[in-house]
Amino acid sequence: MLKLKNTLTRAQEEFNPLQGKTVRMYACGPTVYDYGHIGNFRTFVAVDVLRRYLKYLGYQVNHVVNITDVDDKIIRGVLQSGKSLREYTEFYTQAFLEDARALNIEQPEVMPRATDHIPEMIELMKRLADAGLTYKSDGSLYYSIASFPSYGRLSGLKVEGNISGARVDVDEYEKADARDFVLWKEPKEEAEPRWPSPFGEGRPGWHLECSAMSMKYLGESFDIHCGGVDLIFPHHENEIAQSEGATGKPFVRFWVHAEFLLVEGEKMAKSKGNFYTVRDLLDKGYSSMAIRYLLLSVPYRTQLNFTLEGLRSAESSLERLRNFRRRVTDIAGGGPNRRVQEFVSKAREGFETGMNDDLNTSEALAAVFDLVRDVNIAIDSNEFGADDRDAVLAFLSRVDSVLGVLGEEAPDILEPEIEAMIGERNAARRNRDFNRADQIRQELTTRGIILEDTPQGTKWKRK
RNA sequence: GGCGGCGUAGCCAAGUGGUAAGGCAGAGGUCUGCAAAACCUUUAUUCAUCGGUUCGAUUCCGAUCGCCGCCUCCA
Repeated sequence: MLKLKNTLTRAQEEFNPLQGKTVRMYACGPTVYDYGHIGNFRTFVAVDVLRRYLKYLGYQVNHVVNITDVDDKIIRGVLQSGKSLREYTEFYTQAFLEDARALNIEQPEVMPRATDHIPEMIELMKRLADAGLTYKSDGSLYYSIASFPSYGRLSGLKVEGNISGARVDVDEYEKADARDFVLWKEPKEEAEPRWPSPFGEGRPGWHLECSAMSMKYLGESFDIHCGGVDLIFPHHENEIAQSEGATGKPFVRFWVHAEFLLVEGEKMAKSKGNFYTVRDLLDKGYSSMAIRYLLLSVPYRTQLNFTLEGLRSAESSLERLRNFRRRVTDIAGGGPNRRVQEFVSKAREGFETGMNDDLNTSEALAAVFDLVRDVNIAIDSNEFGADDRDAVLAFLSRVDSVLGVLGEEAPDILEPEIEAMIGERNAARRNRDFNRADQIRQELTTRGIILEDTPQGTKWKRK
């Protein structure tokens, strides 16, 4: 039984969808003004693991991730670049999708763009205005928090006492209450993008987008809303105020927030030189699967310390798992071994116990590595047959449907020339001409082919 | 100033009121012509520090130190 920690209640609760076997989940997506960094993708990978594990458990998932394609940073970029809004945001949207694909993040069912949903946002504002929750000031439309008593429940923040010492913009004179936030912004400059509305020409506030789009695709109440911890306040707090203010219904059952990622123990910052995008790391030669592995190897509610050393160690861990899968795949004959079947059951249980505990991926991975050790021992002592192989491979494949780090074992055909070299080397070895054999092996290594001599013959893999 | 989280071996980290998972790296060994892969053994009498509660605390409570986040846009 899956339990998830719920930010709203601060407790770990049993998860059940509101309706049948379909989970309706929403995750705040990227604001497409720049390339995403690994901190962003820590959250997206965490959400992806949640999504995949829900499917593993047999749920259908209806998962919505928005693309925020209008906001202050985007407008600045648009004005500077001279491109159209769509042209500018499309570039970074595609970059985001490429990075997500590289990290083996599954495509959500719906990826709505904010600017394609202006009518829904206007509709939502009308409902809020009709309910008396809004006011106009300075040409913009604001939400009046004083009319929404439960404001602050998600974040636990109160207005009193938290102003002094905090970096709060004291110049926001146009707001009636410091907590009020803008729903619809009046353009400041001629060139700014704008849409007509009953509240004047303008553009939507960030919070409004997520309320409008999530409810459009998932209904007025749905199961899970995800995001990074930094979105708890004010973004998610404001979403609740908007949605519940308009519908009078509970907005979201489970609020799931991924913790921050640190780099070398510090906050990631361009000035510190520890700022990484996914493509930075790929350019440095790290593998995308190792990045994913590292990001998901720590439970999502724990701060993750990202280091290049950690990334290399993730590569090694993954290599171990891949070597293991290859070794098991190559097992040809032999009868089943009851003990191996028990190992698999134990591993499945451990994996699921970990995952059910608020997606404790560390614990889940430990169960997988225990299996690796147990099975290796069984193979070493010749107590492993074809049936065991199938059971282990089926388990690995099921685990990887959630983790998504092993990838497919694609059938790989060796070039005839290389095959000939391996043959020549084996002949040399038979003749105990080890100099020649080592020379060939070295040559193949240079070409990215790694050889391993085993009792079953010489095996090869690509580097 | 208000609110919250964290501090476990060289590194990444799980975890529990009853005596420390897993991964990486290191050391020794087995296997191998040598490697590789794999396996075995080994690496925290100790879980930031100091007190308290308890038969017993890393786990609960308090204090101290350090780090991080939110209170403004932010994954």
